Amino acid sequence: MHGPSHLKRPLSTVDVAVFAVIDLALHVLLVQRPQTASEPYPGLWALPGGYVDIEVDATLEACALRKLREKSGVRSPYLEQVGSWGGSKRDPRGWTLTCVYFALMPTDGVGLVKGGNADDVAWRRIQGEGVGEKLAFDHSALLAAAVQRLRSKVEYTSLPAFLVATSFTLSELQATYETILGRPLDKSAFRTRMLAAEFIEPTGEMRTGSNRPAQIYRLKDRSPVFFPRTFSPRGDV
Amino acid sequence: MHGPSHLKRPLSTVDVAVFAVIDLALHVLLVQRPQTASEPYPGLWALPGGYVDIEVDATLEACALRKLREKSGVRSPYLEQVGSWGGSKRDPRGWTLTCVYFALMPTDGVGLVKGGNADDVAWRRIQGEGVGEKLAFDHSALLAAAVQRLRSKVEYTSLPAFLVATSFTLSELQATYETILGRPLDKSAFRTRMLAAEFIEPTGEMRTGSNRPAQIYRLKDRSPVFFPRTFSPRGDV
DNA sequence: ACAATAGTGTCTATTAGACATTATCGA
DNA sequence: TCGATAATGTCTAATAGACACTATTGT
Repeated sequence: MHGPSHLKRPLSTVDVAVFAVIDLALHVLLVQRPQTASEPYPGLWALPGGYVDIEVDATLEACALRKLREKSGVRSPYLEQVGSWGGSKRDPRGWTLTCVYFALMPTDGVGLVKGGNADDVAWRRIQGEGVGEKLAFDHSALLAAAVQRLRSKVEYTSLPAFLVATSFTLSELQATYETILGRPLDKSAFRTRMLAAEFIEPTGEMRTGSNRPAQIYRLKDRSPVFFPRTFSPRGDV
Repeated sequence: MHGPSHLKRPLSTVDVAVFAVIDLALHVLLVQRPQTASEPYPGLWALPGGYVDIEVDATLEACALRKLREKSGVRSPYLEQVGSWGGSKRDPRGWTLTCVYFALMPTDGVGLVKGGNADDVAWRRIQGEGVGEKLAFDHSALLAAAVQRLRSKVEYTSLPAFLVATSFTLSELQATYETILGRPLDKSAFRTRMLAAEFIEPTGEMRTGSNRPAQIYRLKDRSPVFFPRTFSPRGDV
């Protein structure tokens, strides 16, 4: 095999789908492409991301974290690689290779997003597997893949625990599951499963209101837990 | 954001972990690096792979299929992206970005591997998460990730159906599951689960021997099936 | 007292695993 | 008839879902 010197290298980028639950609905963070006509897809919305900078980024994940920091000022959310897409037709400027990550932001961190008021960064509500609007490049497909991955993992992992506030009640956690899955879950079975998985612990604090106070929980670990079964209504199996 | 013209592009490669079950043991296809001292890791074994050629490869997956074809002559096995690794420390020649795929070869296709007798291509038995030997670059880590992905998916998918021969009995399929999982499974529960998933169909042929003949099955689809639960001995849940 | 939500208990259909039993071939 | 493996049947423990019920707050 020859060395690579005679090969043209593809452009390498990293894109991140940042998810958050806002007003009981799943949202994704988008950025607007510059209106400059010389840039591809002027004015269209896209996933935040950009070129890998080999002088700056020690690893791919470090690059994803940098993109995330530059666009959202987020510290250390849950980050997971979704996959990579490469081809000649993805970008008018040539053959590109894109690594897609998704990130989960706790609800109480949404307000911290840098430029959240700027008109080129916005939270958009997820409808189906997209945002109901064509995105730049093939970002509609990338976003759909990220949404699919998230939805499917919510069936059998504790991922939604990274989308609620950093401390939360079981009812709030259940509402987050229901928001993403788009169907109601049985309270009793839900609580049994969550507590059996032992990934949360009571803080001792209670959430008060005009009803019985609820125990407030926090995450035990930074890594998600896998349940032995998926959620499923009785007739489904 | 500026254009990428001022950025040096990382080298982009694709590596493939080709798995096959040979003599009731999981094996992976490796290639030996040239002995040339000017090449990195001379003489060490590595996953088959190489640079993305943007003149030749329409997409990333097409590139993986090309690498597979060049090294093993395989037609259309099961192919799945494992993930991507990028960083400055992976290759002495600089910052590289590697997309890793794994492929599953049916047992009766193992003999078709090109250069299977050549001394620079070999099937190596998987021990633990590797081959019991240091590989070139960070390929030990990439292989470990591929093995982990395979093992974990075998718990709840029909992937082993792509590792048996293209037609097979339920006992042969069960033996393949047991080989990869490294533990015995109950015959009755296994058969119930396989038939309920409806991804195989009887050919009508029977496998004869000095015992009761066994129904021979074939795959219905090219895509794997997901089971609603993992295999688990009773006390595990 | 009442509304509202938190949290628990009970019942049952389903099912996976353990294991026994029957079936069908060659020798 | 026997050995070997295929294929199926039976029993049981575990559990998820459905749903009712109790608990505890504010108003």
